[in-house]
Amino acid sequence: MARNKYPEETRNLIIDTAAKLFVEKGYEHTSIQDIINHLGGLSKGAIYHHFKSKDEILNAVADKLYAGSEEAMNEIKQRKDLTGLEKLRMVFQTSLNSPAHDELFTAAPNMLDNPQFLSLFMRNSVQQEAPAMIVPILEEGIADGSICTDYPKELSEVLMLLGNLWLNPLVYHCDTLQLMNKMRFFQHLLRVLGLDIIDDEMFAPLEKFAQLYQKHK
Amino acid sequence: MARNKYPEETRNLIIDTAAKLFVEKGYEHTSIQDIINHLGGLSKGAIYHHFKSKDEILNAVADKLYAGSEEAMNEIKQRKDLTGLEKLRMVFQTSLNSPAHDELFTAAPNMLDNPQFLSLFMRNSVQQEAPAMIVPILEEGIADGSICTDYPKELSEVLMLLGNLWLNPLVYHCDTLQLMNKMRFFQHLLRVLGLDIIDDEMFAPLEKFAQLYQKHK
DNA sequence: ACATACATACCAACGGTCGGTATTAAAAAT
DNA sequence: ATTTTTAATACCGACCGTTGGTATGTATGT
Repeated sequence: MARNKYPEETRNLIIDTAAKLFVEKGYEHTSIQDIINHLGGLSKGAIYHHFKSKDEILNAVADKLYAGSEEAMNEIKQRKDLTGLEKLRMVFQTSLNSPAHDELFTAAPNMLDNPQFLSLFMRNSVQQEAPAMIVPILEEGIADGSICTDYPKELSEVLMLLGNLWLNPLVYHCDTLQLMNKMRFFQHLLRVLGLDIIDDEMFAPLEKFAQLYQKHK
Repeated sequence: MARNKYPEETRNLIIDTAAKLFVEKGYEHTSIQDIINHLGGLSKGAIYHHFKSKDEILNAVADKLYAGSEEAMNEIKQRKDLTGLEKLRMVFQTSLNSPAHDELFTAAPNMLDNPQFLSLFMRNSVQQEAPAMIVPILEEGIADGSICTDYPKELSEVLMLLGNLWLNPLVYHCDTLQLMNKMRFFQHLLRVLGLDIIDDEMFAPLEKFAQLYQKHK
């Protein structure tokens, strides 16, 4: 294919194409040749010009995937009209409603069958999002009195682990009823920890989620 | 190599050899040839006679790994002299002291770098151990009055997820101090859920754990 | 001119298959 | 009871297509 004046476009094309395949077929069952075939004319040389390994493509995919949600979270974090607790509630609300998840839903099989993806997800949730996004919010809540905990760091990690993994039907798939029960338990868990974050409005989108998932199963 | 009169021995040899390599180098960085080289004379034909794929070897490895801990848990479950709560406490106690973990510790790098293993671990914890071992204990505790919860299923899953993954330095590696803080938060979390399971004696072996891990880092 | 964006031919190593051989245990024949 | 036949199984090792990755070449933009 002809040389692109804006190489970043090519890079993005590779990332997007790979992302789609990684999600659909899993990382290990997507070959470089697979990616090439879906690239529309580009060759192996192009890929290995922009990325030095298959693994690096996966990282780029992950970076791009999380760049979006990080942006949304930062917006919430910087608002001045909310207490720490309210920000935390908003984080959960938007993450449940995130349209990015919808795409994943319709295309992705179980994440447990896509170990490389899952492991990235676990890293990102606990080692990136938790300390970078959740802890500051928790500390803000502690400062303004809306949150009370002696373990902001640990709490943030558990929040991410349960919210992003355990509650995520892409990881542990379950039907609507089971998901509702999980949500109720999660709500109870957060309450006894002093975080009254989950209100009943939040249950509705979850139902949509689960149905979307069921349909595609 | 000569034909073995007891083929199960050969099968076990393959499983054990593969297990060691999978833990040491990671599943994807262990080739079939690697396994053959450590088998002492056996050939590729032998492997593919006993297993139909590399993936099936991994499953066999996992099965054998978990057979041990399942056995220990069953013993606790069947005791008649303990309440449900006491059994649950014992489960955590023994899993923290389990020598099987010690072996893993000295050989294994971070599990997040061994995604296939991690994903097996996550499956087993939440979808096998939780419903098969923890839920019955919780329900026993509910029946005898030592445990009070409306969500035995959900609680069991969260217990396994936090205990086996979040608290596990092989997954989320951390130094002694961090591990102690995690334990303290875990203790608090369980207490507000009505499960007074973690007593201070349990902190000591954890320290040993963390030091073992530090040393090998 | 020089760096960069790509193409292409090529490579070793990979997971897996397949025909073949040797060993065994069970069945049949003596 | 001993031998012979048979069928199943344990294992070998050459071979296969595909894999991730590299080296070299070429065209294009600055």
